[in-house]
Amino acid sequence: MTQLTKNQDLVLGALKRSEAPLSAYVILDKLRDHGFRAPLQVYRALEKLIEMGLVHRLESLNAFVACAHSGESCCSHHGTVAFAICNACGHVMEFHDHTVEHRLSDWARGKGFKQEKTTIEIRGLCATCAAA
Amino acid sequence: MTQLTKNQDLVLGALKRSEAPLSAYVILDKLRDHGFRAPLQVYRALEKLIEMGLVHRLESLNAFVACAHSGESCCSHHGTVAFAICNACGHVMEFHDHTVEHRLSDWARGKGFKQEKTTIEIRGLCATCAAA
DNA sequence: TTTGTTGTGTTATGCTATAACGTGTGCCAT
DNA sequence: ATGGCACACGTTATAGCATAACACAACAAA
Ligand SMILES: [Zn+2]
Ligand SMILES: [Zn+2]
Ligand SMILES: [Zn+2]
Ligand SMILES: [Zn+2]
Repeated sequence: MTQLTKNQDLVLGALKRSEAPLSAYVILDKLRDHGFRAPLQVYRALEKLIEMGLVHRLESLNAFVACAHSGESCCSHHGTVAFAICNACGHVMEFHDHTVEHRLSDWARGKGFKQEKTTIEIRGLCATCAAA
Repeated sequence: MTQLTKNQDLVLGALKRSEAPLSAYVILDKLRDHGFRAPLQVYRALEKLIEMGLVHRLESLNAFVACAHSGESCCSHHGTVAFAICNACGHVMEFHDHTVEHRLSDWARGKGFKQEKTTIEIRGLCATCAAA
């Protein structure tokens, strides 16, 4: 794992401090005091952080979260990961399901489809918000 | 199934004629000759078509496809559906996997998460493009 | 020193989506 | 019939997300 640059560190910090996913523009606003002036500064940092697996992009939200892959997973590291996203409070749960992952890659293999990246996002209400 | 309005029919027609998913703005351009002038005309039609299950939104693409649910599915109609999207030619395969669907809803139930909509999208290369 | 790579900053632009307001039409209860 | 309502439609403006293009600085390898 290579060292983070200053901008990458700032962006990752902002995501880690947040309870909910952040859009690139929200990150930009949070970092204006640290010298950020343009969206590209954020997007460039995000691009690298995602490559490193430290951040995930939530496609259904156009937003980003710090990886919550607590290291206690069954597999050594990120294969396909899934997210449950609360529409009410914004809270995100990241999880891995071996069965789902294999089932999808079996389907792909069967079709000759060369899998590059898989998105799994469940939108709904978390237990807390569903109760309320 | 209620009758489609003129705009809904035009939008659905554009999607059906297309090999690849279309963004709302591409649809708009295709329909200018039919009197479309503003994005909202497209978005409003898409909203209804998606409600009716005739169109799907591809979250990782910010684009839309006509439903390819050929009626020959195991379940009577749409539960959770998955897509394989070719990054090279844009071709989309829509499919349903019972095991994946149940596995995810079991996870949700276990967490008390109330599932509303689930997105599953595999990006990669279709067999044709992978061979080339 | 030269060269290539990587991170950075800035400006401008393009793409995606919705807010707010107004119009017209069909339908139904009064 | 007439008022009221629901709904599709149309228009303008604006908000939100993402990248192109260019320039510069730091640093390491050749
Ligand atoms: Zn992760
Ligand atoms: Zn919640
Ligand atoms: Zn479908
Ligand atoms: Zn292809």
